[in-house]
Amino acid sequence: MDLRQLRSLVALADNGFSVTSAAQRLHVVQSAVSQQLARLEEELGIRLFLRVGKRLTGLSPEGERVLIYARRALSEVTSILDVGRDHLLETRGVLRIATTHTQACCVLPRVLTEFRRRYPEVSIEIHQGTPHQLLDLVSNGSTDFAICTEVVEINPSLTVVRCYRWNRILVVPPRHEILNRRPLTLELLNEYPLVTYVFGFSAESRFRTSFARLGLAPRVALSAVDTEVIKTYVRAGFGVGVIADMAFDPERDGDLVARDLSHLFPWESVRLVYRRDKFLRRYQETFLELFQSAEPRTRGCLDAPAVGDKGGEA
Amino acid sequence: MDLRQLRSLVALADNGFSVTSAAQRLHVVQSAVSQQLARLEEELGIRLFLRVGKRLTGLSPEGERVLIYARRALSEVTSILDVGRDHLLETRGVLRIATTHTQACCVLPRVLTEFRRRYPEVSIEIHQGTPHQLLDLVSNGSTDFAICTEVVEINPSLTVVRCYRWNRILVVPPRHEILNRRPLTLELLNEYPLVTYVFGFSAESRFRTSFARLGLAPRVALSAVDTEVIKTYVRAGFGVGVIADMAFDPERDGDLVARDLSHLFPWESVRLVYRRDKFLRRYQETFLELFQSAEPRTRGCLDAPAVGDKGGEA
DNA sequence: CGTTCTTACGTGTGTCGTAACGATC
DNA sequence: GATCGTTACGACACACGTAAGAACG
Repeated sequence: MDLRQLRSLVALADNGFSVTSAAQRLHVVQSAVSQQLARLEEELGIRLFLRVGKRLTGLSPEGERVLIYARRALSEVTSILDVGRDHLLETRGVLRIATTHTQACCVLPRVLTEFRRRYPEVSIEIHQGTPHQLLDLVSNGSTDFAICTEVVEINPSLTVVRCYRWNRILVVPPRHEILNRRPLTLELLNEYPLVTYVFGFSAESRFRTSFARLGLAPRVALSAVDTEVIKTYVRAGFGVGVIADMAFDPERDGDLVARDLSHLFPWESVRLVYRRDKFLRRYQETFLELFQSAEPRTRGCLDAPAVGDKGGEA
Repeated sequence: MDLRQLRSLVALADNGFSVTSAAQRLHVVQSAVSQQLARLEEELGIRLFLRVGKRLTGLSPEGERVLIYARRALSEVTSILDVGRDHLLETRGVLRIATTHTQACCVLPRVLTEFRRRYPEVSIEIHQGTPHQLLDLVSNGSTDFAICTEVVEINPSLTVVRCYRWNRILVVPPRHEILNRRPLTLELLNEYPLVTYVFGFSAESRFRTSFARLGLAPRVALSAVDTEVIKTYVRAGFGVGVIADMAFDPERDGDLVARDLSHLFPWESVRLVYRRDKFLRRYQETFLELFQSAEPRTRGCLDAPAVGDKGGEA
């Protein structure tokens, strides 16, 4: 068996089972990939692919298994190559980050600015997906780091590092009636239509639980994955916005007023996830350190408390 | 990079850094291995090996890392090949078991007899080592299963299955004075010189702890790794023997008398350990099931209690 | 009829084996 | 001088690429 065969298999699976696309990605002609795949099937003595006529459409059960092992094997090989590249002080490479939340975009820019200053030749890729997809990407080796607020499943081959904590803030247009009413409680919030994150993104379940504990059921007038969308609808008067504290930028959001809500909701932790067994190149370790020591952007609301308690291990 | 290079590297490390031996194991001539290794170093751009003159003596720090990844990569490749072999209903193969204890030899024979009946063409290899070595062998992929009584470190990539439980028994020559004294307590045991397992093998620490809890310090006159050795010295009058219950064979040990001690010491569990991520061939799964459902040989002492509580997951 | 995959065939790279050389004990 | 590792060279195998053929929409 040959690594080329495994690369062909993985490329095929990653390109919708199009031999042509796989070949392009591998920088070889179609027939080469076709031959490799045929040879792999022949050597293993298994039908790996589902076919409709000559077209490949998917994997047989055995093919699925083989794909998993092939991905891992190639991942190990990548680690080996990385050991070499790193030792040669090669400063070129790719840093791949997968993240769900616009929230992470509040911190990442500053981290990546510093990162770019140190490693200007490393190209940065940012992938997106649902929390579950993120962990898959990391497990696959399709990305180096995932940034999650909620860790759905605990895969033992993944390292999870708790980084900075965050909580929610209230954002409303200036002179909104709620600003005159005190104290700021869940009951008070419950009187207004809310604009906040969609379920699944952000720890939305805990958001609802906080209300439910008081027997309240918040009216969510509109929800979105993107904080900017939420702000837009708050400006348009759809309701009062509940967003992550670090997503509020006093400069760009000067037309909104923010109020701390950390006394009403539990604190959330942003987690950096990566594969325990993968070799980390120097610049990847640098990113890890930079992100771990990162503080979210200075919190937008003046009454927000100091946020300590960062960077525990999981 | 090529799998041949990785195979050469691993074979080299597994054969005392003798290129000649590595080549023999790989069934190629020395020069071929030499070339592969040189090519690997060249491609990675790293000095992987420590050399004394032309002789290879060990690995550089980078080499050590590469070796780890290479082992894992090859292990994944093995899984792929196994998927093929298994699907073809190929009944030939190797079952590799690593174990510390003579204790396991009490159960393994029966399990392996049944196993051999079902898969007569599978050749069985039994390796030995210290508990720590066993886990290394499994992690390396050098063995398929390890049988341990004490799991020292918890490697997340290993699956640990609790199998049958065991405890100690007392073995003495017939008409030994201790047989007339009741009740059988730690204090009583403490009066006699003991013959038992060496520390590290068997959960010897718990053995000592049981005494220590009563402020007692047993006099161990002689200790050994092998139960047969212990019995020999018990016969020779060195002291009273404390061995694992399943290590007593009423037929072969008819010249000794056994008494249950499970009321004096905590129960121990035998654990079967294997790599979570490795593909298990059909016959390997069969072994797993056979061993899990295995009972130790009918306990040798009549007053031993029924032993339930087998086969929990860890 | 274009797209996609397979099959056939020629070319070149690379790997193995034989063998000579160099080094070390 | 015997053993072990490296280097040189020839033979063979194999993977890629070009190109022609087959199936599908």
